[in-house]
Amino acid sequence: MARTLDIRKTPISPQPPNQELVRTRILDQAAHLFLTIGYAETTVRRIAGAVGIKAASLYHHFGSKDEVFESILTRGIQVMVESFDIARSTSKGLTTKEQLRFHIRAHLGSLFEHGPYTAVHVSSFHFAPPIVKQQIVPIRDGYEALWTSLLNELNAKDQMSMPTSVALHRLILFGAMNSSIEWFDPDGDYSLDSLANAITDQFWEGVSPK
Amino acid sequence: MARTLDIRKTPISPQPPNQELVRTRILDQAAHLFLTIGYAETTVRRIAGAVGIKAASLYHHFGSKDEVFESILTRGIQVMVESFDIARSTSKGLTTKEQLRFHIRAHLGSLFEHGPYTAVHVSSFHFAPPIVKQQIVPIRDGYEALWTSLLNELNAKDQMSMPTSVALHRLILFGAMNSSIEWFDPDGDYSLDSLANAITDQFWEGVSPK
DNA sequence: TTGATTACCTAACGACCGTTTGATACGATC
DNA sequence: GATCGTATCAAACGGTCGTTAGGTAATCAA
Repeated sequence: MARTLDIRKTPISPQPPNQELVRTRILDQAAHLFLTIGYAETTVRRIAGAVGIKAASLYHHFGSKDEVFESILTRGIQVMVESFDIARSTSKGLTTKEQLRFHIRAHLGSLFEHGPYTAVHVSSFHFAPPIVKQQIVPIRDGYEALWTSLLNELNAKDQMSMPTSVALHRLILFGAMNSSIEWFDPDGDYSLDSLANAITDQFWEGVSPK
Repeated sequence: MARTLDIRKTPISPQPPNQELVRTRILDQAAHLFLTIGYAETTVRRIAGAVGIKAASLYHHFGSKDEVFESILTRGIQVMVESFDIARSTSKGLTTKEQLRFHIRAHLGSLFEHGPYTAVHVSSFHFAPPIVKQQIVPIRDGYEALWTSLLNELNAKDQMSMPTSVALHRLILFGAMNSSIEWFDPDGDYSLDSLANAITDQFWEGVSPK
């Protein structure tokens, strides 16, 4: 009796790894389509076609198109949060400007270096179905809170000059960083490091003459 | 004989003003819908319903949904160009920073004070149908060229420090300004002048301590 | 061998899309 | 008064959408 209990093996992987693998492929292809042609033009049939299955089969892995979309948006934020945390710990003790540079580089890395998930967030969140938006907003707020606390901390050390409001400067910085998905080519001549440096310099010193 | 020629009156307004009036109402309502719910969700039936006519009647004034969309985008750029030109002439002779402030204020004015046309441009151009995009890009380039020449001129006077590239700084500034349609409320406590000042200060001096 | 589960399929559902057709009322023009 | 262009409409067209129903092999435990 004890024998049979010990020998049981399949409960270790109750589902074959195939399930999670197909799920990931669906999310990858869907994210690429959402980013390229937008939410409405990305049909369930096109997602399935890119994966190599039929539309009906997709419903074996996801309950709806919106569930796929929501999964992508959620993962997009996860990527940003993870990058932020790494930048936070690796830049600890550096100067204020260097800490900024690390975090700006991390945010840009989320947009261009870790799959299309975060970029979908920037390009397609605005017109997402209200039901999806409602689910994502709280998670998104969590990421923005990380930045707010970072800027508040740096500002409190009297090493920055944000007279008006930290929140406003954060929004301006986000606008500058996120808009890069409209024009920046990560495979072009200009490196992501260069872009991070340019945005950091602009945010830190502005364009006024010395 | 000469009498009858003089008396003719209707050729002065060969089309009743009703035509242009309905066209304008269609564009206004459509622009509002495009901005609120996006291109795909904005159906011809909804536009017509907002105007008070049926979908089929809309095709008496426009050839297609895309023609309506394209008209809105074109007008959005016209608004920006006109605002820019006014800022250009009224700020002539002022300091570099003041000239920047005037133009930034003008751009934000296009987004929030002259109907939804320009804002539609920012929110919905990215996923516009390729045929529409193709028509609009050259006109859009014209507006961006205005900014490029302005920044080049100010930079050449050695009154600015743009070591890397003027084009890059322009993109960063555009990102900061345009992203405001995601969060700025023109009817809120914070005025558009304040926003223009904040972006100008940020762009000019940055956040580094004095 | 049997029965259950997984992963896929074909086929179809109802809804809605942009657009077209053909008709109707209404002015202004000849 | 007949004619013509304008502005609107109801109705329908072919097409595509997200989604569901029902069936079929393959896998695997009992």
